[in-house]
Amino acid sequence: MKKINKNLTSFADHLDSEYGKRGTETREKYEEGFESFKLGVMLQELRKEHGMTQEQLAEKCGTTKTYISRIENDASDIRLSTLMRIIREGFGKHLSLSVDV
Amino acid sequence: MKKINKNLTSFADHLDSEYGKRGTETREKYEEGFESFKLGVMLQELRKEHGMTQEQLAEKCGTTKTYISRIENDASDIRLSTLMRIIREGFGKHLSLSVDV
DNA sequence: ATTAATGTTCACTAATTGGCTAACTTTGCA
DNA sequence: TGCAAAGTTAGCCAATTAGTGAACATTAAT
Repeated sequence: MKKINKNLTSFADHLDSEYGKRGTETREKYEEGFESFKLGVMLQELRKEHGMTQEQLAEKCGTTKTYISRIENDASDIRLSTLMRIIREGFGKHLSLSVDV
Repeated sequence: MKKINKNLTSFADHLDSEYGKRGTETREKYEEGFESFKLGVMLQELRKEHGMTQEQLAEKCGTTKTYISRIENDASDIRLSTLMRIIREGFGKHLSLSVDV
């Protein structure tokens, strides 16, 4: 449950591998927590998959390495538009939102 | 392309039905726009599927109908944590984030 | 061990969200 | 038509994000 799959792109997949499927104890413990905490992990994985430094990513999406670091690490909240911008400008990808039951 | 499928839960699905598949002209036009605009549509659909008024939803997730209206309509940005809270507290569901290529 | 690159923390500011209340408008229906 | 429910808009305010530079810490490599 702690091994990180390098090819994860889905946040749900990430959660599954990190906390187990929904319904399990550790997973539900997570669900109650502050969810965007692990967003930083997803962003960091994505960044590393693209072989970028924080500074390179920051430059691509018009911010600073300071800010990227804050998002990757701490529990700083983030605006949806900012998250989308980072993924679009930084990685040339597209953030999808979906609602699970 | 304008007909709304009542059972949509995925934002990507919503975009597909509303704008066509990615790569088509109308869809790409959308992709360049301010993406969270259509988030309001998704939330409104979700709310109506659940047969709730804005006020009922607001009460469930600890805010006001004023705020729900703002999100459903205008281009007001939203914090990720707030969006997750609305979906979790309001609908008992779970927001998934994923990154498309 | 030194050095350079990378990443983190600190302090501050401007801009924006989210909460709140009240007033206004639209919709639905008897 | 008239009334009530539902939704929208307008201000205001506190709390938070996002942007910035500088200082500090960590890592990697030789």
